[in-house]
Amino acid sequence: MTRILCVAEKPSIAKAVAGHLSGGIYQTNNTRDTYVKNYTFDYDFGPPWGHSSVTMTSVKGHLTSTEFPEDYKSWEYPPPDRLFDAPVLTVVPTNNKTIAKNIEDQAKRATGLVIWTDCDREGEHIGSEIRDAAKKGNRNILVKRARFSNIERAHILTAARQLGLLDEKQVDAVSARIELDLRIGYCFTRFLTLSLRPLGGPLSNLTLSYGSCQFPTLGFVVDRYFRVKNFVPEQFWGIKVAHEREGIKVNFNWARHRLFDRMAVVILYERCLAAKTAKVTKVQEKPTKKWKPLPLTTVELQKLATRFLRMSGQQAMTIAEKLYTRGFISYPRTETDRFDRGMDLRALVRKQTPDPRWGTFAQNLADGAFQQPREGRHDDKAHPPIHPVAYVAPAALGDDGEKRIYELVTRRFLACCSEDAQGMASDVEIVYGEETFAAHGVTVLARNYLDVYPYENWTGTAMLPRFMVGELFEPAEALLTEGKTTPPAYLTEADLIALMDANGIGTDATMAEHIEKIQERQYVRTVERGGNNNNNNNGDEEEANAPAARGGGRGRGRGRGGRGGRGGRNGGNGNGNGGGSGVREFIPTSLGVALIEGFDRMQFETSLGKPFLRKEMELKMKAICEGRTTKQAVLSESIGGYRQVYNQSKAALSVLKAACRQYVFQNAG
DNA sequence: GCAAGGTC
Repeated sequence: MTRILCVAEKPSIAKAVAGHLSGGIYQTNNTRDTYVKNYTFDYDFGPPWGHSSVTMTSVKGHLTSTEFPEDYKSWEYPPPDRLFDAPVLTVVPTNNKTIAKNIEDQAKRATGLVIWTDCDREGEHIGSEIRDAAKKGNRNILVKRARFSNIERAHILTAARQLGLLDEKQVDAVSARIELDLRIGYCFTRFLTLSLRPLGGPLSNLTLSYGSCQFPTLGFVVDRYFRVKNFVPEQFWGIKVAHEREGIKVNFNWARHRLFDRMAVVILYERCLAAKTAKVTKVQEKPTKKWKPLPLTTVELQKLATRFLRMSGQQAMTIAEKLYTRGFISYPRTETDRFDRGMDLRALVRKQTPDPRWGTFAQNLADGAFQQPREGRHDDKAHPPIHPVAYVAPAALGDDGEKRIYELVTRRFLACCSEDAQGMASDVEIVYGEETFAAHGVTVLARNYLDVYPYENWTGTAMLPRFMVGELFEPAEALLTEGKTTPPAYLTEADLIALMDANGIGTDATMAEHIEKIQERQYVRTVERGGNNNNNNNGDEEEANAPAARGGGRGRGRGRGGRGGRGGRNGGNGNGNGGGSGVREFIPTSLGVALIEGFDRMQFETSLGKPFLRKEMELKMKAICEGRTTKQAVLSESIGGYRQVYNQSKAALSVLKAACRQYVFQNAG
């Protein structure tokens, strides 16, 4: 019988695929690695291999790592920029040796190798690492690639019958990224550390690292810091009209919102008063709804956890991974916000019926209220949205964090399978003088998903009393108001994650690590929001303070409906985080400011603190994948560019040093 | 002592 070796990206996938291909009948053998197992069974791949004896095993992510040779290990010599053209070695690190050996040994007895890594670029590269390990054992092994985007049985069986080849272009794109990150990261880290250490003080024993993700992340924090610091409040004026009827006080909002010219507002206001009566021009009542949330991605999980559960993104991920390995929730690293049509979501809902907190809600869904979740536009083709896969009673979960993450995942899932909240909106528009004003009210008719999802609410609204089109009335109150714009708030972790996401900095699996890294490097620190009264902006929003952000950021007053991504502090009632905000905000240290400012002042057309370099790398990888350029071209072009930046930095080092003196040693004269 | 990306 033909022998075939199958290798997946992680142990859980090997087990799942073995289960499907074998129909559940396989042998399990331990390897010398604690987590990696070999599963053996028979399977008919169809021609050319036909009925085969299969061994299914896995790696644990990347099998190899890239490093510089021994004679480049010293920081003293050769100088950092030699790392731009030093050789790089691809080696199997010690902890992966037994895994590589397992593949090599298994390959010796096999005719074919089938690679079952995730269907993304990194997965393709991991596939190439597996291939190389297998070829070490058997030069002639035939290499095939299975492409699958979820681990549903039918989908896996189809994939096994439609084997393709590794996409060498994707492999090249990733190896270009690996090499560039290594060269540039090591080179600039040594350069920064060695050149700023002589300034002494706190710099004499810190590691000043540069990385293509950590620096842009720091850049976001510094950017917001300066927006707050340099904020100049502006006075504005407005007109507020209110009227009472049927015992309800109705506030009419000025269509112009506000103006920054006092005289203009005074004139318009006086025309209102001169008119005496206001005329109702529009009355509308129509059904409205608040949409249920999208299926849960990693980025959203982290944003929610940092907002409502008082934990960092990193903590949330560690806990989610634990819940995943214990079999309670699905794979927690996913960009996908749509469920595959084939998934039996009702069955997953039914598993939640025993719970005292949301069991009744789940039962109601199971009894017929179930609705197919909304479908977002993201699909990483590797993993479904995060969802509970088994029911766990709270007592079976270890610490408080595990309980709350499991609860979050489950409530979100049930909310997705529920119905949008329904309400009735009423709108009344009046003309007063020559100005238009509008009142808006909503009555919530059916809370639906909100009953199981305390992280969102639909409040602050009420039904309006009856008005008739054409009727005239004298407003009970007409005031000229004044106020001033308030500075933006410092970034929360949720804001930072949203910015990284929008700018392509890091991946779902690594964003939280980069945020940790810039704290560990003492580039930024966090403080509890509300520590001082500075940023207490009640009501008055300022314009344009959310660079490239989407969804997150601070609430813009009137935003209703739409996505469930309300802003920071005032969205969090009704769940465990009690009274105090508990939300931490990110503030750069003087060192962090000095580094970003220093690079900006050295005036490169390509400042290392800006996010577009990472974006550029992303575009180049895409170009390699699409055959518009090659790995070699990208490498030489990028290395050339960074070499220039290096030379400029070296020439303008005094500018960077001056920034450090200014910020880090500001008190030392 | 240095990166970012996988995964446990």
